[in-house]
Amino acid sequence: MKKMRVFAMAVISRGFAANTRVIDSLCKDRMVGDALQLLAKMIDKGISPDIVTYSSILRGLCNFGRWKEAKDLITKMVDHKISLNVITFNILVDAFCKEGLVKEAEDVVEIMMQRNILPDVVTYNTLVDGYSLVGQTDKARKLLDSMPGKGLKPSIISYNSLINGYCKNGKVEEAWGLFLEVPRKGLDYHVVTYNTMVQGLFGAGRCADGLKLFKDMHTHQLIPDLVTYNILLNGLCMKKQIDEAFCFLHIMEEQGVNPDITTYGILIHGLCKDEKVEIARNLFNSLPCKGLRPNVQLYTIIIGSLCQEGQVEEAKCLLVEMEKSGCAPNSVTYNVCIQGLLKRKLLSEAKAFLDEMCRQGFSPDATVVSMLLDQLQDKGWRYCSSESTDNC
DNA sequence: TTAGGGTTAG
Repeated sequence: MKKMRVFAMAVISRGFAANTRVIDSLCKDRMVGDALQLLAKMIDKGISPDIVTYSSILRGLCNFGRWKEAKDLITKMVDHKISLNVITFNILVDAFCKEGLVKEAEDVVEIMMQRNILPDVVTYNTLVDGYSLVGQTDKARKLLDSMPGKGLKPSIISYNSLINGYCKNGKVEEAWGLFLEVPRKGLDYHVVTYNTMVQGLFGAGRCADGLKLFKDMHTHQLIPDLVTYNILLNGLCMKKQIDEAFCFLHIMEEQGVNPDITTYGILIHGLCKDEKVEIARNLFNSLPCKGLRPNVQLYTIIIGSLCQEGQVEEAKCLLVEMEKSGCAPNSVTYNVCIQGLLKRKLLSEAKAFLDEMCRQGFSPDATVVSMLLDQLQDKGWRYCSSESTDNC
């Protein structure tokens, strides 16, 4: 990070034309604040930022939900007589769609058209994603179908977006129909198209169909990638087909696809769900040897499962280990642990975790609260206000 | 080598 700052300062002081590239890199490296400082310095030095510089920062701000600053930046662009182009508008359409604000995204498109900036394929694909996210798949389909009439040829990404939209909204048959349309429209399948459809089939519980489609990839000269295998492994694990999942783990390694932390997360989660916590724990312990560092989610899965197994001391040890490794437990970690303990009716242990959770500034979720109240009621306790003390 | 779109666990 320090090196990047030094480089950035060097660029500015020498007035290199590469400053926009630095700003873009800073935004992509989550250092939007530094990018903004750099922008201010550029202006001070008399270097006028162009539409590319502003767009880079705008995307950075939108990606991190810094809406107020994004709005201020647009005002600044207008003040500096920088005209927004289709890419800049698409950044805004994308930001609204990702937040599920499709009406606002539609308004942005309306403004674009009023300014004679025609929406392009990316605009439409983004909107298809947006409609899908809020469950408006019929609207997404209509939009896709309207593209040729507007002189735009839907790309494979357009199809991928709607296939994904259908799958995420439980409309696998519609997704399958669209999947079959791809070659008829003169488009080539992409590995993402297959990944999306395989995921959709597994998600709908159609494990055999998902597996069949996976095996069909080579007929289109497509090579399964890491995401393909992760989808496949997850589908199998959710169906408790753990042995088959491990077979595919070996196949992917043989094919030169290196499993990542997600792969092991899927397998560990699958093992825990199948009540094979000991094997899961061993696999978890082997991760550092594979050059992989467990993350919060992975710790949560293991510690939560240990709680559910009643192995409270081991869970506590792992919680300490987790913190020592620089991985701070979050509210999900505590909630999952408490849920596990309550499932085993370990009320006092659950209370200890709850106390610790509150000390850390987290709150129990609705499931934990409801489980707690049920178990307290079973014990003849009742919820009451702070004034009364009997059996409360 | 100046900015934009699609897929995976919890």
